[in-house]
Amino acid sequence: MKTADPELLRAINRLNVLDTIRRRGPISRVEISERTELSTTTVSAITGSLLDDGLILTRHEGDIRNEAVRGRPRVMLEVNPDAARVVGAKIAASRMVFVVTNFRGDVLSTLTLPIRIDRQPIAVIADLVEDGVRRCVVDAGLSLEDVDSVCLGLPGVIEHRTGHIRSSPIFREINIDFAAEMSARLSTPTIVESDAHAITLGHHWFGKARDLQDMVLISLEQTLGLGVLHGNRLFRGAGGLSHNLGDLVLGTGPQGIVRLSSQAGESAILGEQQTDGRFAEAVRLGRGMTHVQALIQADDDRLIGAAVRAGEAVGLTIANIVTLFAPPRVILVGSSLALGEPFLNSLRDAYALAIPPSLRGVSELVFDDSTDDFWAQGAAAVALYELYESPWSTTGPAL
Amino acid sequence: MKTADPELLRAINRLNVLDTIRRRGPISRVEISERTELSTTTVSAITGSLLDDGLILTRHEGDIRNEAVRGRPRVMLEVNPDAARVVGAKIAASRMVFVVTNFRGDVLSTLTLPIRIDRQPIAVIADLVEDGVRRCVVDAGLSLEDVDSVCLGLPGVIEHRTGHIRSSPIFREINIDFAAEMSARLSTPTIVESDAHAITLGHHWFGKARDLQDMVLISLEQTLGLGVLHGNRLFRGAGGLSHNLGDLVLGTGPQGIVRLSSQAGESAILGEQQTDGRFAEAVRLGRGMTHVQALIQADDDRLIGAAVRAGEAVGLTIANIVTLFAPPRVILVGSSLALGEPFLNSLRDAYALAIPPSLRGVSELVFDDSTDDFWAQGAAAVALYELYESPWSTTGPAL
DNA sequence: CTATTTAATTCGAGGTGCAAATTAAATCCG
DNA sequence: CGGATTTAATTTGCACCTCGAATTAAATAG
Repeated sequence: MKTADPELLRAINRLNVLDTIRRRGPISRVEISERTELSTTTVSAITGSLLDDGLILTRHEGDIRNEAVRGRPRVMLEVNPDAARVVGAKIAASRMVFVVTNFRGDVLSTLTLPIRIDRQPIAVIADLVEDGVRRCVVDAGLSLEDVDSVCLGLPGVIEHRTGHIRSSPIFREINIDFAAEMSARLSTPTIVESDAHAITLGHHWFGKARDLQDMVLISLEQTLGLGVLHGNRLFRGAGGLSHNLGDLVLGTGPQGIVRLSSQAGESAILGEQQTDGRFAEAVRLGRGMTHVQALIQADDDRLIGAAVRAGEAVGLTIANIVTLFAPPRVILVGSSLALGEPFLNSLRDAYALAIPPSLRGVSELVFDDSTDDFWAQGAAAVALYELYESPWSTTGPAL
Repeated sequence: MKTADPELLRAINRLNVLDTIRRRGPISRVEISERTELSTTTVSAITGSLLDDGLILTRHEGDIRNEAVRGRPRVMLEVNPDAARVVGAKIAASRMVFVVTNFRGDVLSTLTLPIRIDRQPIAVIADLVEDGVRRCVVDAGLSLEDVDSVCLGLPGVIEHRTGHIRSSPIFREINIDFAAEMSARLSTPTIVESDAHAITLGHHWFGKARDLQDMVLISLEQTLGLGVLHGNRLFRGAGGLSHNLGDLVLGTGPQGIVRLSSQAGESAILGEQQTDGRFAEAVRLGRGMTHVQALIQADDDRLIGAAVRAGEAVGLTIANIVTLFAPPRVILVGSSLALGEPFLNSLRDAYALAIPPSLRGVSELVFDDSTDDFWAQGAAAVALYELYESPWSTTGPAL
């Protein structure tokens, strides 16, 4: 257990203040004091240091209160967008998406590389990622030296603390210290994180869970991932592992163990159509899901069946997750949502059937069809969060 | 988010020191300083205040180091057993077990009431519990005024923070504020907690998880419960709910949703034999499981079948839980362990089959056949934990 | 009986948050 | 137009926390 000293206090309260400034847009010191329950004295001290460090800015307008109030006007504070820049990336089997954002999380540039990196040697993947980061940074009119941190979100089981990849569908190798590898190549601190965790934090920062302290996110992509937000923090299992939902067992069938991935994984659904040449080509290019969408709308029975089965499996799984975590909201994201109504309806039905009566109504299901950019932005949020937490100033006296 | 002030610091470090004294038995200040990474100055201050409050004692012997060391001898510190007394209880459908413990968690007296309270009106149950607490306290040679806190562990979904019972197999009513009811009756602060959580904390305090910061416990009783220890703290889901594993869905069968409780719940197994009169009587008295044990050893095929099915279902579920939490250890407790080899073997086999390869070996399964006393002792640990956390002294200066 | 060694406490410095007093910057109104 | 009023933000003074260095306490070695 980490020992508690006065500086820890400051760190906690500082993060708290900075986060409320970020969340509540331009906000005055008095209001920060009310929200955080810190005294105005302390808020003044902290905001003063944040101003000194250039992390926030003052603005002498924008007070929304009833116009023409008496008294000294409030000075509004907001995050300084230019205090830092980070790169966030989503690395998937068939594409990589990069974004550069400022300190506020605003996207400065994006870059999508529709490349299949599936099972390439690690050196090749690292080359491509490095290239993507560099190009996206240049697109933003910046140089790598201007970038404070990079976060790569990728599917699989990732040990956040060390940056080790325990298993991932896009790597042949196992137990790779990808974070170290990329940090060296980019000569910039690089974080490796599960893509599901990244988008979970993204939703908490500027998505569909901004208002919540607890929630669960389920990502339905090539890999089925889980992100749990608990008390405003990512729940990273014991040892900082991420969760791989696809490994969950749904039951036993005639062929033995039935795992979720075999019912609802991208390949399980797409596999239904491997015979079709044009289709196989689309899959190879990572367009499988959009292609499937078209086929489903054309009433392809086999595919609709697969979608329904997948929806049922996911619905049951969500019910189980809700049974365990009882979150107020469950957010579903990922390419499989493109399967459309057959999938979503059977998912909803299965969920409604499987959720225990005592928990009926505690969790709301939210479907989120954000683009890949948002995933990358979530990765950026992971990088930003660590910057927000890190001590900036020399911790010296306020002068 | 709670605002951080200097007193919070003290509270954290104080708890930290007190806990290492409790865990590491008689221990010197220097050693505490090493373990907690607090300076000897701070340790001295804190232990001084703990001594003033009478929570710990000094002992001028017991230094295990190489005999005949030079220098001033270390003064050993240990928890003062008599600093407080608490009552812990396990309330089950067919019996209630009470223990009175001292501040160290040592059992001073126990009381078992083999009463079936299943579905009695709340007033009746409250009467019985009150009676049991009072009698057990008297047995310990104490009076209720000597008791600082009571914790009742019972099956079901309990909201720890408020003491509300959301659902429990032993209550007809729902959403009861049982904690308030019992606090009033006993005029002693009373905590209501899920029995699974209680024994989880018990194992962390003085059981099979003393050495771990993270672990998962699965309780197989009338109700199937879950306890998750995460970073030395009980993980209480969003909103402080406890987990009801029995509601987990295993899959869909011909009759629709198949829940774990229908495969592995006590009644699911015992139900196999409801026709037998003597057996039904045993079940009614809460001796079902021991009776079953005898029958299984006599090669009762129907029951062995039920045990095997239950073991499979539990094994799969554990694999899923491990997939989600990846704890270093899983502890299994509860009356169903009495089913013996047919159950345990099929459980182990199913687990081995269902655990994803990437997680093979991360979790060790531990079977714990502690008596009901230990459950009650776990409830006492919950009560003690809150006492340990609470500010004792007037928080004033050290004088 | 003194030197040495190790444990524990005391002392002073530096950090932190808070309440009360003070200063700053606007509006109100005679 | 200028003092009274009102509200925001900072300054001041104090209590608390932790820590390193110096000091005191309590044993052994010789």
